[in-house]
Amino acid sequence: MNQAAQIFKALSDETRLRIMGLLLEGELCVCDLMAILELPQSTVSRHLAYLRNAGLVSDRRQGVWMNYRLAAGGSGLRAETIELLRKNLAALPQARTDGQRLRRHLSAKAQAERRAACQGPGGLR
Amino acid sequence: MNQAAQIFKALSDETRLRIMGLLLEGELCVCDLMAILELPQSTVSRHLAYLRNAGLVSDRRQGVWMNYRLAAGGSGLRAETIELLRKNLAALPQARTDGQRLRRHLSAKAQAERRAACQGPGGLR
DNA sequence: TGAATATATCCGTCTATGCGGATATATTAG
DNA sequence: CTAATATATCCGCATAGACGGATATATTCA
Repeated sequence: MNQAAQIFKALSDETRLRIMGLLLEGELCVCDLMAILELPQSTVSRHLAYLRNAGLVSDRRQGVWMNYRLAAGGSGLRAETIELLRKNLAALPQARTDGQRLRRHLSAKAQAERRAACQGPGGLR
Repeated sequence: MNQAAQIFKALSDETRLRIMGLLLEGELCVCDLMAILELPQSTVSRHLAYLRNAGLVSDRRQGVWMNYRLAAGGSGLRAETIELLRKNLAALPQARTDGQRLRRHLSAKAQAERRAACQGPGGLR
């Protein structure tokens, strides 16, 4: 019961709900979330740690980046709660706005990477 | 999103989860919950008020008693969250124990009422 | 009206937690 | 090794909320 309370406590903060809403769309690193949510890095990291402790997200280091994603399936309250979010979160205005910002951010990022790739390592200059 | 956070915040406390678990089995008054949970009346009332503000329970006065029950169906996050609890709470040890205490309490109460009815108003003496 | 009962709210106290700047750590490139 | 970058954690401050005894309110009965 205590663990159940911990799961809900992790979801009882608007910022963490926004993060969950974004992670529903896929894996993201801390700096993506900072950019989309326009929040300081310490705030984003702290909320992610909270979600990780509750078992709702898992992290995966990839070089300098730390990628976060929703905790994998399984069963029980935790998994069903994530499904609940998947069904219900997208309808909320805040989640829609965040989703738009997410897509804009990701495409800008992809374009920047493409530019960098064209110039190549060392670059044209 | 804020409202969603409020729903989860209401469920983020172990005592309130225990109350929700008991109300899943039916309507109860404050004094029933006090007896089953062995908590002071002010604590029980406070938690019930919190759940009511989150829209998770509704109250209904019946004479001196205030009966609480789970908020009626409807749709959306709130209703689906209650369904989530219905599916997952009963499996938890604490909820089982509380359920046993609930049944014991209700049958003792029914028996006391029967006794009172036999003696009738005014009583045998 | 007055007593009894059930409930709601008030109060002071204590802990949990949100915030964001500052600092520490980890990884990569040179 | 050093610099740069991304992230985690620390810190002090402020607020939310849990607790339970005390008090206020509402209802019923005589």
